[in-house]
Amino acid sequence: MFSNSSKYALTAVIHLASQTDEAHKKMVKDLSLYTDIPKAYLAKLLQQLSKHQVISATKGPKGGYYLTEENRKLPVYRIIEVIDGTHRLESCVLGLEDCNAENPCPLHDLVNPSKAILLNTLKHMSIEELAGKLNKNDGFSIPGT
Amino acid sequence: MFSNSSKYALTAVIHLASQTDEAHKKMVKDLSLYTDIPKAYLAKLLQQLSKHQVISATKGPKGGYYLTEENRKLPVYRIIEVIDGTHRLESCVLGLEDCNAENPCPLHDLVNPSKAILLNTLKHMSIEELAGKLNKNDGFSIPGT
DNA sequence: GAAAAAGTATGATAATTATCATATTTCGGA
DNA sequence: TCCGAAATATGATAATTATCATACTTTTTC
Repeated sequence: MFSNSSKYALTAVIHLASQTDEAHKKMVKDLSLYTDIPKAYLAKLLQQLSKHQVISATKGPKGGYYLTEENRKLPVYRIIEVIDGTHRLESCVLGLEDCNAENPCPLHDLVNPSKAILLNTLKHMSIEELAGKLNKNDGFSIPGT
Repeated sequence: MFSNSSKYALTAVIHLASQTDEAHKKMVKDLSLYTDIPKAYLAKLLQQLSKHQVISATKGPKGGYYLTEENRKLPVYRIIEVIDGTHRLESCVLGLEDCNAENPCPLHDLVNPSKAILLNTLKHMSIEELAGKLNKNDGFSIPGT
C-alpha cells in the first residue's frame, strides 16, 4: 500500500506530532532510537519533509525537528505525497494509464470503493487530528463512510 | 497496493478467463502481445500460477494456458496469494508486526475499514464472477458495503 | 519415432528501492 | 569569536524486484 519510506515518514511525523512543538524539538538520533528506523535513512526522509515544509527544523545546538501549528494542519496525505509522490496511490491498480470511471480496467469497480474511502480519509484528516485521536483514544469514524 | 507481478498476473488471468477454456488455449506469446506484459516475465508468472493450480496448462503443439471450471471458482485473492504471498496485503500499513485491533498502530483505525472491504471483496469474488461482470458490464456492488 | 511446438526450470542482468557513510552548512553558547 | 552540535546535501553500497535469456522436458502430429 505505502512504500517503506512512506511508512517510516508517517511513523516519524506521528511521533513528532505527539511529542514536539516550537519549544520541544527532537533530534534525528532520538527519533531513530524511539521508532527503530535506521538513523541515516530517517534523516533523509526528514530532510525531504522539511524541505517541503511538512515538518520544521532548526539547526545547531538545541536544534531538531518539530511541528508547528501550520504543520499540524496539513493533511496526512501530504506526507505520502512528498515521499512517494501522488502516482502510487492514485494510479490504476493494474497500472493502466487510461483507466477511469468511463473506461475502467477490469478491477476498477472492484477496488475503487475502498480506494476512494482511503484517499478521502488521508486527504481530509490532518496530522493534528490523527495525533489527537491517538492521545485521546476515543471513538472515531472515517469520513465518508 | 499490488506488486507489479500481481498486477501482471491479475491482468493475464482476467484475459484467460474471458478467452479460454479446455478447448481454446492461449500461448504465452499471444497473451504477451495482447496484454503488453514482457513475455519472459509473464511466462514465469504463469508457471507459478500453473504450479499452484490457479490456472491450467498443456504442453506441446496445440497446447497453452487456459482456465477450467475449477480454476474459475477460485477467489481472485488466490492469484495475489500465489504471486505476492499473503503478508503484503494483510500486514499492518506501517509494517509493525504486532499491530491488531487490541493493539492498533496509529494508522490502524484510519486504514483498516477500507482494507477490510478490499480484502473481503478479493476473497469472496471468484475469478469467474469478475470475468462475468466484465462481459455483461452490468450494475455491480461490492460485498460488505 | 522424429521433429517441432509448446510449457518448465534455472539462472543472469538491469532497475529500483532501501540503507549507509561522509562532508558541508548553520547556529547557539562558552 | 570559535567550538561543537545539530540539520543538510550528496553520493556510495546493499537488497529487492523486475526483466531477460537459455537450456530442458513433454506432447502432438506427420
